[in-house]
Amino acid sequence: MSVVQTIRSAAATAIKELYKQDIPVDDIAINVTKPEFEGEYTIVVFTFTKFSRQKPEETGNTIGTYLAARFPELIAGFNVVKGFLNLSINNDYWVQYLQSNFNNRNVGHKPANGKKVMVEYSSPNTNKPLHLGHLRNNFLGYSIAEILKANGYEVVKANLVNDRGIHICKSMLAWQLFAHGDTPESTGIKGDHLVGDYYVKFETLLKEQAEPIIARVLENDFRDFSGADLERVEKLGALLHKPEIHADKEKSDKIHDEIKELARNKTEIMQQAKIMLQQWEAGNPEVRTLWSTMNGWVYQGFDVTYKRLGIDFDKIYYESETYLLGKDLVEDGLRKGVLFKKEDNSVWIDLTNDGLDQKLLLRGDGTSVYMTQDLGTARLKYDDYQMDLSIYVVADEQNYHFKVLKLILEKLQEPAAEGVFHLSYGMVELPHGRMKSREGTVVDADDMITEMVNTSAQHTKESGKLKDFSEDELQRLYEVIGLGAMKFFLLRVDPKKRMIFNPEESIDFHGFTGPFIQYSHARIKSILREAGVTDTSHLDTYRHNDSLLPLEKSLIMLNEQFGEVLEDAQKEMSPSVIANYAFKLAQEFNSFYAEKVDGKYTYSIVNAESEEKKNLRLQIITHTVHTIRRSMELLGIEVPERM
RNA sequence: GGACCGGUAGCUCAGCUGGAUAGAGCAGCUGCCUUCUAAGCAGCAGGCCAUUGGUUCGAAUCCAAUCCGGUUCACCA
Repeated sequence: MSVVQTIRSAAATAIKELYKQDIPVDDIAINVTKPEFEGEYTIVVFTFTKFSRQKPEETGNTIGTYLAARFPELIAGFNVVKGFLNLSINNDYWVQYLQSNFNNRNVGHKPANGKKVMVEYSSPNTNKPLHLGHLRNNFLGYSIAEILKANGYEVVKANLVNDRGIHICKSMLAWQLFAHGDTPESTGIKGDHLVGDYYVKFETLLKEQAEPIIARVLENDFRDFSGADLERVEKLGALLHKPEIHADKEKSDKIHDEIKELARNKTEIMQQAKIMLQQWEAGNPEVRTLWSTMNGWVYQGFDVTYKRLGIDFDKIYYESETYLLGKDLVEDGLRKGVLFKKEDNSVWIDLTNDGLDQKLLLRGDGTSVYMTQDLGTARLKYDDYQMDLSIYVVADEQNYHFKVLKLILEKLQEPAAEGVFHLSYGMVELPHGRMKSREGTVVDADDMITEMVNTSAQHTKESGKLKDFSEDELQRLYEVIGLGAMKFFLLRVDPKKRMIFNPEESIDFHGFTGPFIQYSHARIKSILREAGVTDTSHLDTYRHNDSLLPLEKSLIMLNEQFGEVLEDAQKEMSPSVIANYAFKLAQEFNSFYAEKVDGKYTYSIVNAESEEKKNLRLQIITHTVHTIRRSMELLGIEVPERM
């Protein structure tokens, strides 16, 4: 049990004995004592005055006296300031904690809880390479999976690849038209980038072809349209000429966008892409062959990137194999009366009682939509793994979708419903706004990695250390540091907040960063080497004749808090909790390391003032090195032995 | 318009299950490398915690309203 929990339960005992009150242990507020006061942890006693019927100070004193008398092995002393009961924890308690935990390489780990969880993340489209937004998704998913594992869950990491659809056909068509048979091998271009280049070509051509159509619409020439589209576009054209709309930029922009979308659909190239999609669905052998060939190139490219990022999966689902699922759920739903049909044979669910709208699940022609697929996939995943929890790492623009998905599953009484959890995260934006592929402002993942690795190489060279490293070792180190900087940058912020990335300023290597923590790790390792301590070395028991010095104590305390931090990170579903903690610990270690009085290190380890102190400090930094390493591993970040 | 998310130092963010004088990093300014790695340490400066009201012994934190920014409400995925 953690120290904080131990104090809580001791306080609960005190309150029960003193005031005959049963209060829930978690209702007892415990803070770390402010540095200006004596003590390590503080109980807030204001709330107890209700039943103590004493002033806060008296209440604090009464409880403090009781605790010191009843739990002397834990509480060495106390003082009361206003309604705050500051507790001094017995040095022996810290030392005992340290001695039984300092060499635990899996600090903070919870035993298996028998629960299974699936984390779906990454889920890329196979028509273009990964970009910065995907990186946040990948790092988050990987990290959450690791955090869940450390909290005792059995984890399945899943990737649902979006490998079919109109966007894939766009790349395929453009390749057919312009590539003259080019392949990754013939061009030397990474497969996902090659395919992405043709996607861009398609979009360029599409834009070219759409322009004259848009121009005609704006001049009230609707010859490109017929049927329902004609009606719609005529209406939009008329709206646009109304002065009140013309004056409202937001509204007129919206109308322009819709006209643009309608026009894009009428282009020749778009028509061809749609035909190709139909051919794909019909199983046309030529189209299918092209499809699997080009997807193969993309996968080769993705594999390289995933490998470099250290991202992996236990299970890969392909949308081409799941996109027809869900129809049987719809049949079930109709039978149960949860769903209903409209005149045109389309199938809907009415969510108006839940404050939402009606939602379409099958079109009039019987084809399914995104939601239908996701319902089917949810059932498939559950049939495959019967997990207790199913996490979807997906950007917050899909909040509504997942709310509806869970609700529909509940209404259909699917067993998968309960576990559905949308781990929603904010978009990564540029200083000028969202990344837009059509405007070429997308930050490519591979470019980004290369840049980070180059920067780390530059920093390393400037430091002038590591002259004895081989070229391979150096290259390996640059990767570890560059990726560490990038991963930490994207994980240190609360997932649900959107974040701004400024490519001009790039990512820092100083301060609250991955390299800072990696550096602290390397520093400790260096001391351990100097002291001749290895993983298997036996450290003598510290005979605690002297009291603990301030930073010795605070480092032990911080290390001891890791278990609670790990639980918090899981409860909050937020790796940033770990990132903040790891930084604080590294920072504390650096203060410990560097403190000097009159030119002498206060906490010298190799040249400590006594053998006992040397052993104590070696234990402290050994614990710290394990905690830092574990924290970073939970973020998917490696820590170097030297840097 | 409805729903959801955010607004804390010049910038990027912690703190938000109510607790002491609101914390970090970056940027700016001072110092510190003969001694376990200066990707570091110590310090200075920087705040009407969006606004207004409420609840409370106590509010950045909870409630209400307002303002600003974002996302979403497709027979797209």
